[in-house]
Amino acid sequence: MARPRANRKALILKAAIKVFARHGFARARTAAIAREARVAEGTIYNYFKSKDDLILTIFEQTWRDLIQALRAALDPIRDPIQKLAVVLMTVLDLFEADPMLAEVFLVELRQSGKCFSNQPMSVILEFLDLLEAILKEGIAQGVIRKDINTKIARGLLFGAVENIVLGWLLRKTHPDLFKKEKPYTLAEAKETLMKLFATGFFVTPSHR
Amino acid sequence: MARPRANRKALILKAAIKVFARHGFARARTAAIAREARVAEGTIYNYFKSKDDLILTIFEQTWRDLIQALRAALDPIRDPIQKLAVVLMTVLDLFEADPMLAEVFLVELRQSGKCFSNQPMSVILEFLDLLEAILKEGIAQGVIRKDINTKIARGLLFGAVENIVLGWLLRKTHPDLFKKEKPYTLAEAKETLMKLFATGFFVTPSHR
Amino acid sequence: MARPRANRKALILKAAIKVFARHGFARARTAAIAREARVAEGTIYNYFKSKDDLILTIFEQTWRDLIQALRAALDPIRDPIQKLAVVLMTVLDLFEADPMLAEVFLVELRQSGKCFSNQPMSVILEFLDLLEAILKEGIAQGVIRKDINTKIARGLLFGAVENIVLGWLLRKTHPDLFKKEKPYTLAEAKETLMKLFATGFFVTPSHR
Amino acid sequence: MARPRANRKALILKAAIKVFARHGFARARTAAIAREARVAEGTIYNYFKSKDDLILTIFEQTWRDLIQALRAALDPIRDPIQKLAVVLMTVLDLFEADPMLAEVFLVELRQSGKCFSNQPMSVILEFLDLLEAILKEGIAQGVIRKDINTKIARGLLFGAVENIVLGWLLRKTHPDLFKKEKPYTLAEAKETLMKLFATGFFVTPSHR
DNA sequence: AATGAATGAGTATTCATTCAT
DNA sequence: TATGAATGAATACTCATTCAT
Repeated sequence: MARPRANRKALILKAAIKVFARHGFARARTAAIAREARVAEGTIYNYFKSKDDLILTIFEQTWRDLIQALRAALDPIRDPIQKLAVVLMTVLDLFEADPMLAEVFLVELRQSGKCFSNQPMSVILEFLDLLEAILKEGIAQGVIRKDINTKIARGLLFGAVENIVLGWLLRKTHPDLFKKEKPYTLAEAKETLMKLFATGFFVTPSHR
Repeated sequence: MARPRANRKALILKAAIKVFARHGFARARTAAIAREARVAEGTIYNYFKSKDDLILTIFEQTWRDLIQALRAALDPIRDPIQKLAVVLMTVLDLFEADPMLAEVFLVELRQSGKCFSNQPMSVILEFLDLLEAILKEGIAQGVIRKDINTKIARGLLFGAVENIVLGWLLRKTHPDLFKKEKPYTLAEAKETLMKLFATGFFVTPSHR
Repeated sequence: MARPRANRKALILKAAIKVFARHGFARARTAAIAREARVAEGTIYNYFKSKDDLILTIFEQTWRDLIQALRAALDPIRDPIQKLAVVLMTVLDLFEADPMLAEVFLVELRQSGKCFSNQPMSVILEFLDLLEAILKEGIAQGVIRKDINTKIARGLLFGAVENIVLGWLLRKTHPDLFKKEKPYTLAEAKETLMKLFATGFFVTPSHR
Repeated sequence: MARPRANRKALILKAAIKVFARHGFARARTAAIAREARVAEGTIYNYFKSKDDLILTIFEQTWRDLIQALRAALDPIRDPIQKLAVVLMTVLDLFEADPMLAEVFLVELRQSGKCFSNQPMSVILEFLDLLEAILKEGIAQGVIRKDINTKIARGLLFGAVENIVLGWLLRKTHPDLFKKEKPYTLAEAKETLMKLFATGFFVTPSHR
């Protein structure tokens, strides 16, 4: 009788991320995940209810880890602007460190019926709420303009970040699609993003 | 001589958008599309190579129509800022007028292997290029700041818009997910977006 | 309005032989036959009830032509041995002149449900009866041994000829399957066949 | 650990022979094979790549078994004539014992693209080579006439035997096609065949 | 007769999930 | 727990045939 290797669950999850990233959720085979995790197919079902449960768990767990990390990192910071910078940095660092996770996140999860069921949405909303709280804090402190709808503003931030990472990722994985362009680093992206969200596209007295 | 009944192709395409929006691409049945279009299943394959071809065609055709409309609308305008506003307005109008199309666009198409194959990416890039051209024009005219990477900035714009529309759509189709929130109109969203991209989040001399 | 081109039926039949020979009956498409015959798909059904009817017609017509030709050729001949030689020559000549017809005949038609339904079998039996009549004539004349079952003997002749032609055909169409062998002509085959059926494999006083 | 129930593969193969014999390859349903084998449809695909693979396996395995049996039976025999008799007997016995197998063999397998691909042809050639070796042995011993092309002669033998079995089979399965005839036994057929191949059709000094 | 667009019945195969060991 | 053989539901697509023109 085989003894359970430690961390079977984490092992399977990691394998699933790899396979989902490689083939996409729909074309990913549970057999491939099992092989990647060096586990029997049936074993997956000792830890997860279904293939859907696998991607949902990846999604949820990553968000939870991210939010927890964010709360810790944000706690000592007072300046809302600084807080936004930290959020951005944390997110970009996460995906830069684990591009396969980024792929699964950015590409696979928008399929309705997964992303938009209550379970994963509630954790996205938690992240959005965190963003909104920062905006509101900034408004209260008089640092951030108050003539904006914070619900809209937070989504705007979210989408911008998401697209930045997606663009960066695609330039890495499908360089042929962007033949004439030179890739950018996430650091550059972060800088541009902060500039634009801080003071906008326009040339105004505020930036020379 | 048997002539094809007119509209067949457009009819099928419209039916497909409806069914894809309702069930998602993966769970959509070709039988349902045929029924919706009041056409035999086989007829679909007289006009489209496969189910994939169907969604790809929707994707590509919509982009092409959009880009064409944009070029026409932008042509008489000189002010780059005004141009950005027109782009935004055109996109939001399109999706507001056809929420099912928006659903298919925003949700189904990011699945890799469809979205990231050359075919659909090239038309997305065309749109991104159009955005970038406006930014560059603004920079040349001295209206838009020049200390930004336009490749990054255009993606940032794109993502922000995409997320705005997605948020608006979800609030319409899954109101339960946003129980405590009041929905916003695309008009509101447009305003906030323009404000933020114009002069940024920060409170500066430029806005009171 | 298009005037019927002469020989539409024969034209279609010829195209069908070509397509059946190329792809086999099961994989042959009616569309391909129509294209080959430069005719609309629907036109085929003005002349033939179905795809099955096509191959059945080819089968039956070829046999009828062959039998008719045989009767004419055999009529003036008295010697049964000579008659057998003429039968053999006529059959081999037919297939040598039209290898595509041979392919369809030898390969496609054995599929049960076609070959073994009454229609085509009755014409095969007509051919077998013709063979048997020659054998019986030979027996009556004392030229052919009488200690054989003529039903069996005629099938034996038939199978031998069939296989000779099949072997010859395969060596032409799939030479790679017989790499080490040098092909033989139907003339050689006829000679060997006549020798063996005349006096057998054994070395006896009758052949040195 | 789940062990495969024994016999599965053989069980499915047997069921396939039955169903192919009953309906013909093209009209045979995988569902019917599964039902016949009392196995789930999917199980078939644990053992065979496809429906084609099923009939190819039947074909190849039967030939291999036959050839093996022949080698064993022929080994102790010296007389080439006797060897030919043994070959004939072995083949006829096989098909007499398993008429369904005979049906599949004789009827279904000539369809090009199956029979004429390298795989099954190579095993047929092995059988033909075996026949030819006997003929050559007979020639070397001076028992069999040397003025024949052994390539042609072996095909002639093959075809004759094939047709004998086919005729016998048809008389069993479609007696209506041969209304006026009395069926023959394979024993009779063997005798006639041996006589004819030994000393031929002609009345000569060698047979009274 | 000729056309060819429309039709829709028909089916092999896949693969997530189960369960006997 | 772990295994992996067995399961069987589920479905896009083909193509012979029809029929309105």
